Amino acid sequence: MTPRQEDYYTMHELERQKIILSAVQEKPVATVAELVALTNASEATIRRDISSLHLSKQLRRVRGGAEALLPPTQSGLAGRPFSVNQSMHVVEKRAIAREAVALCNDGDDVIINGGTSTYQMVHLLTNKRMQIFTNSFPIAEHLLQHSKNQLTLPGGTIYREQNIILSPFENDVTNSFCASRMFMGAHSVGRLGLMESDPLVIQSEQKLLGQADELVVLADSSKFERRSSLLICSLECIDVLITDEKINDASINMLEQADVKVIVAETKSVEKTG
Amino acid sequence: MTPRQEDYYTMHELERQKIILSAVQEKPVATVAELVALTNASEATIRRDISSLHLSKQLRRVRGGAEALLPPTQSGLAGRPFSVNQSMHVVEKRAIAREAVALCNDGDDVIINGGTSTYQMVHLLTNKRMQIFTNSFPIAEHLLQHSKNQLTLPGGTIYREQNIILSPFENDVTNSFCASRMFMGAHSVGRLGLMESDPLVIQSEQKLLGQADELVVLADSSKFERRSSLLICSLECIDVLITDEKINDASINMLEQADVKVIVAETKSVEKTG
DNA sequence: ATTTACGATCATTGTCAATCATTTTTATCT
DNA sequence: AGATAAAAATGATTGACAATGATCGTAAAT
Repeated sequence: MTPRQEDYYTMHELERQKIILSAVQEKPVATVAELVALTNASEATIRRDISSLHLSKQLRRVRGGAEALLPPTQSGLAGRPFSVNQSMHVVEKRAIAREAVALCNDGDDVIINGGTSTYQMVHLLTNKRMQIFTNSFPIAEHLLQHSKNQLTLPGGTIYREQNIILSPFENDVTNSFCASRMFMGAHSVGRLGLMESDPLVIQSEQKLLGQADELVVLADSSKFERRSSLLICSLECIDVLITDEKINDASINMLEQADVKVIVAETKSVEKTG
Repeated sequence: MTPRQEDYYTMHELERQKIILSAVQEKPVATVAELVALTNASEATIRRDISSLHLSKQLRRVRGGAEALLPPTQSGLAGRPFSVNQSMHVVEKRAIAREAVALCNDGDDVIINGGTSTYQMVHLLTNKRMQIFTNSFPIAEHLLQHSKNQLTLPGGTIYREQNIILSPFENDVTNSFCASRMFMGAHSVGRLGLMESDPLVIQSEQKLLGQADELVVLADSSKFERRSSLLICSLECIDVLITDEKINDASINMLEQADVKVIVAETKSVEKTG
């Protein structure tokens, strides 16, 4: 029983393990028999592969097969890719969301674009009574259950990765919803404007941009340190940008030169959650 | 350094327990018999599962079944108007839903119209991998979290009373989704055809009807005793109708004369593998 | 008292890990 | 280079064991 050398695998082994991993990603659980069918390998081999992948923490071995490491753990949103970003800069995002909600009044028609920043608004919107259009399934989910807001969704397919609804088609209700304000996050903010890293969501965001009178951007200070490849819109399109105290003066100047109203949310005073 | 114990579970065990947990979330209390029907496992196994989940503090074990730990306050669908109907004829609806899901295969494109009957299908769809179009927010919600099915929604506003998404506009993605099968419930079934009581939902249902090759109706026997005012479609439009044992012969004759294939779901027994 | 639910036991099924056989790959020698 | 040995990877078999299902006696609810 000499342990296998770490740096050298046969092609088939890697191939099988890739198959196994993707199978486990897609189906929460995969049986040995299924994997045998998928890979044309024997049970023994599959078991060895599962053992190996289990040891390298790439999946979890369970009796009868294997399952993904982060199974949808009970509580709605946890365990999704969503929750990875979720934890970053939460304090800042909360503070920013508070300022964003401060702009909202009962009866308003608003668009809330999906994202981790805008998601922080939901808890503060529970007592409002607005007409809300959102492409974010989690936001709709939460507000449906915990508020009396009227909710409208675009048609389309739910993309689990981004947790938003995207339509491959031109004809959806997006064009029929006109809002006074649109709230959105972004992957980064730079001289050129708002940037996004995911080409899929750009499409949805740009479609929404045209439907609101005013654009409010939620961007914590870390967004000014990054760069992304895809431009959503120029800085001039932004009416209001809400950020946190750690933003540097240069960024503020840049924004104000583009005639953007900048709101700096204080992170200190936001300990209590609505 | 060892947060996770090496005790590992059978996959079916995990799978069942997931089903049990989500069942308990929605119905504050679930009986052993219901869970047996849902999981196709034996009573003994269900009891063992409940014991196990009770020990791990994931639910509370009560005589006859199990109940959620934190009652109606937080948990998903409870407390909605939806849940009122929910309790009526559950056993029949479950059995009917089981037959409906038996018609589904991985890779199918199906439409699931919102309603309490079709909602019973969700638990049985968790292991499927289909393309599902639904106007039911709760169905989408559940399947998004508990399955790997691809989900597509129509655009529109969420009506809380009926728990479905309705579009006041003509242009939505509904027309772009073509399915091999459509599953729907109804308020009642009579000589004239499928009837509905709520004028709001008729519109949505009729729009969907044209998008599927085959129409499968889920109607427990009580649906044949009622009358409603609004006609959805004639009996001839129905390809398959699934009902329960309590249906009377007259109704069956009526259906078969309209060339409807009738499936009678058995409420009591658990089907044996033959 | 009757019905229903529960727990224990045992038989059956299915899964696992260890072992050996077979195939494929790699290294070594002439 | 070609042949051959060594090593590794894979496949198949088997005994041990865990999970499940069925039965039955007992306990609880009405």
